Formats: sequence, C-alpha cells, structure tokens
Amino acid sequence: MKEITDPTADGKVPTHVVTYRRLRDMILFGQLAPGQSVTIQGLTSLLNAGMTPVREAIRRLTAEGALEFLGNRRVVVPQLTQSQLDELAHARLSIEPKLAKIAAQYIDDDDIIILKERDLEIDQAIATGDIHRYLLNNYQFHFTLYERAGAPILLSLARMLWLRSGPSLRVVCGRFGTANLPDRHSDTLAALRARDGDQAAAAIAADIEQGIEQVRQSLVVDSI
Amino acid sequence: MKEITDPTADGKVPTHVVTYRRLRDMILFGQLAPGQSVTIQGLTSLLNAGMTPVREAIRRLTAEGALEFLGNRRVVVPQLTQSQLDELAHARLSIEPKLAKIAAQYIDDDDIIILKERDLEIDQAIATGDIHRYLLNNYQFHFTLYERAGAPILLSLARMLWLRSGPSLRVVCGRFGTANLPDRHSDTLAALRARDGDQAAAAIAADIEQGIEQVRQSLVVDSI
DNA sequence: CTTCAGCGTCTTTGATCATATCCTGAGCAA
DNA sequence: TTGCTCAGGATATGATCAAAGACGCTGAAG
Repeated sequence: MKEITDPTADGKVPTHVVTYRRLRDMILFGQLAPGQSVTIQGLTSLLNAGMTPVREAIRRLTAEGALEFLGNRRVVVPQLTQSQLDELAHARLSIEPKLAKIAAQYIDDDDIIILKERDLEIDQAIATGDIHRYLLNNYQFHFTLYERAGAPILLSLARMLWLRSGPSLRVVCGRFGTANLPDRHSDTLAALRARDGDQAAAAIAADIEQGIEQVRQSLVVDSI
Repeated sequence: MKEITDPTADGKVPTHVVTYRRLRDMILFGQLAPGQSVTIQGLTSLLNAGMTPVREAIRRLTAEGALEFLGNRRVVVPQLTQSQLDELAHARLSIEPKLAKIAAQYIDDDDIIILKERDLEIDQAIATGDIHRYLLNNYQFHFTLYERAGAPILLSLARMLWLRSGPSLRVVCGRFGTANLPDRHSDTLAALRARDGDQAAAAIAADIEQGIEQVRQSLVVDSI
C-alpha cells in the first residue's frame, strides 16, 4: 500500500532531481535575474532541501551553463555579452531548426493539436501580459516539438541553450512587456500540418532570430 | 611563503574540481569503455576522494552527457547508437568549424608553433601505436585552437560533444589500431598560417567527418 | 535423486544529513 | 594604507538510512 496522504512525498523521484528541476525552472522562467548571486544555504531554506541535493543541482546547472562559477566560491546567474549572444544565435540556429525538421517527419495529428493548444495559451498570455505563462508555454511549444524528433543529444543541447538564454529573455519581457512579442508559431504549425520539414525548420529559425534580436536590442540599451 | 614540498597539495584547486578533471580525462582518453558501469564508492577508493566530490563530479559529467543515468541508480558510460552518431556529427560540424573560423582571426605565430608541436606528437603517437598519447594530443590540438576563438559558449559545447564521442573513439583505436588514422591537421595548419578562416573551417570539418566515419564503421561491425 | 522455479535474506551501493574545517571578504584599528 | 580579526558561507567527511541486485534456500516436479 502506497502512502498517498503526504503531498510532500517524493513518490519515486529523488530529492536532488526535484531540487534540480525547481532550480532549473526558476532560471528558465525568470525567477532569477542575470547577475543575481546564488548561495547554497539560501537555496536550502528556500527549497526545503538538504545541502547535498542543492550542491548537486548547482553543479549540474553550472555544467549546463545556466549558472556560473565565479572562481572564488561565488555562484551567479550569468549575464550575456553581445558576443556570447552571437554564439548562442549560431548554436541555436544550428540545432533547433534541425530538430524541427526531423520532428516534422514523425509528428502526428494529436501532437499538432497539443501544439495548437500551447499556441493559444501563448496568445492569451501575450494578450493579458502574463510573462511567466508566456515563457512557460513558449518553452513547452518548442520542446514538445523537439522531443518528437527522437534525437536525445540534439535535444539536450537545445535544453542547454535555452537555459543560457532564459534569464535574459525574462529581462527583455519585463522591460518591453509582452505586447511586441509577435507569434511566429502559426507558420510552424502550418508547416507541420503539411509535414514539410524544411519549412518547419525555416519557421523555427525565424522564431529564434527574432527572439535573439529582441535580446540584442535589450543589451544595446544596457550598454548605453 | 607557499608550501612547495608536498606534491599532493591542491594548491588552490578544490577537491571536487580535481576529481571532476580526473574522471573526465578517464572518459576522454579511454580508461573507461562504453557500457561500463561507474560506482560512487569505486571512485572514492580509486581517486582517494570523499563521497561528496565524487558525487558532484558524476553529476557534472552526466549533465555533460559523458555519463548516463540509468533510472535505477546506476551510472554507466553511454554507448552510441547509429542515430546518436548522426546527431553528434551534425552538432560537431555545426560548432567546431565555426570555432576554427573565428580562431583563425585571432591566432598568432606562437600559437601555430604550439599547434605544430602537437601535430608532431600526434604523428609520433601514430607511428608508435600509442593510443593514449594520440588521443591526448589530438584533443589538445583541437582545443588549443578552439580556445583562441574566445567563444566560451561554443567552446563548452565542443567540449561536451568530445566527451560524448571520447569512449567510442577509444574503442575504434583499440580495434583498428592507430595505423589508419590519417593526419588531416597539416591542412588545418596551412590554412591557419594563411589566416584563412574558411579554409581552416573546411579542414576541421573534414577531420571531423573522417573521425565520425571511423566510429560509424566500428558501430556497423558491432551490429553484425 | 536431480533440477529448477520461487522467494526471502543479505550485501552492496546510493541518498541524505549533520557537522567539522577552511576560505573569503569585509570591517576595524594602527 | 596596511595588517588583523571575525563572521558568513563553502567545502569535505563520515554516519545513517533506504533501495536494488545477488545469493542461497526450500520445495515441488520430473
């Protein structure tokens, strides 16, 4: 008989994995700002976890580039520079359109329905100015698509790249609002319905370029 | 006054970093075979480290794809499948030629001398059949070049991709020997001397394609 | 009598925590 | 300005708990 009365029960997921996911989501969906410092003991009390799981989560995120090790024993959320943004753009444009192209081969009608729902959520989030909801559904849109490609290595690379751009995206949205976040996903959906891999790749590439451009604008503003 | 009598002194490098590097090098240069399982307690006694540093090193390496988490709590060195090899090829061909191209802009004559020395080491290693020496110098050749690009994000991606292909490379060398490992680095060096980024990128791309092809052959043999 | 399947224990290993030690940087005084 | 001291936080260890695979035992069937 399984204990179901305790809602804090892990089920079967170990604490260090739960801790990793929560910290990752905090980075991905804008709880943590670029430049903000992260302390182990702060996380232990915030996430109600022991020291060891928090340490392991931080190590993992550091390896993925979502956090940065400051030589002395400080850990911060990294701030992107112009040139790093260029690197990100190149890497994302190399990986994600490829994933979209492969995924277009394997995707079925149910998947497209799910993606369509995500897209609607995104539209509503933009309309209501709900940044967190926008970021969450945008992430889900891209990665439910990418997961269909069945390409674990490229997928993990894409995840890493999103982790690096997450905090900056949040800053952009916070600064300019959700109003001028146009929705390039309808192109993607059209391509997927036609099972046109190349066109899906092109739509995703356009989406990425636009997102990067937004962040770039924001960086220019910062550097003044 | 610094203590220099004790060669085991960390200097300033913390244990978990030392442990990470040693484990990483074991994976990269063929101490660990694909499919081999890795235990925490085995590492603690092998590396004379405590539990926490070993755990953190393993977490980091799993995040980088160098180790794989087996659901139940086993950790193993991953075995590449055909399709994962295709993913690796795409990713490496997207990242590393770009790094070479950028690096060609910034490289100076001293760097080229260093690379030339690495190349000589590689030739000797091939001649004497010294697999470990070959792998080590081949890695150094590529990454002393890549480091010159000053592109930390692309560099870390390249490091990850090498970590994934390391164990398989070792198997290939162990099976076919070093004899038919041709040396494509002279093309690279020529391009660098001419400061020709595009040609350097092409040379690196050819090098990668050849390496991947070797592994692919090996996988075909395995699948029979 | 032998063999094999099922089952329970047992050892090995992983996960977590509490604690001790050490490092870093800031504040203070000379 | 320079050196010292101290507090806060990171690092590292070992103990403890839980789980998963390994091993051997029993019992029945051939």
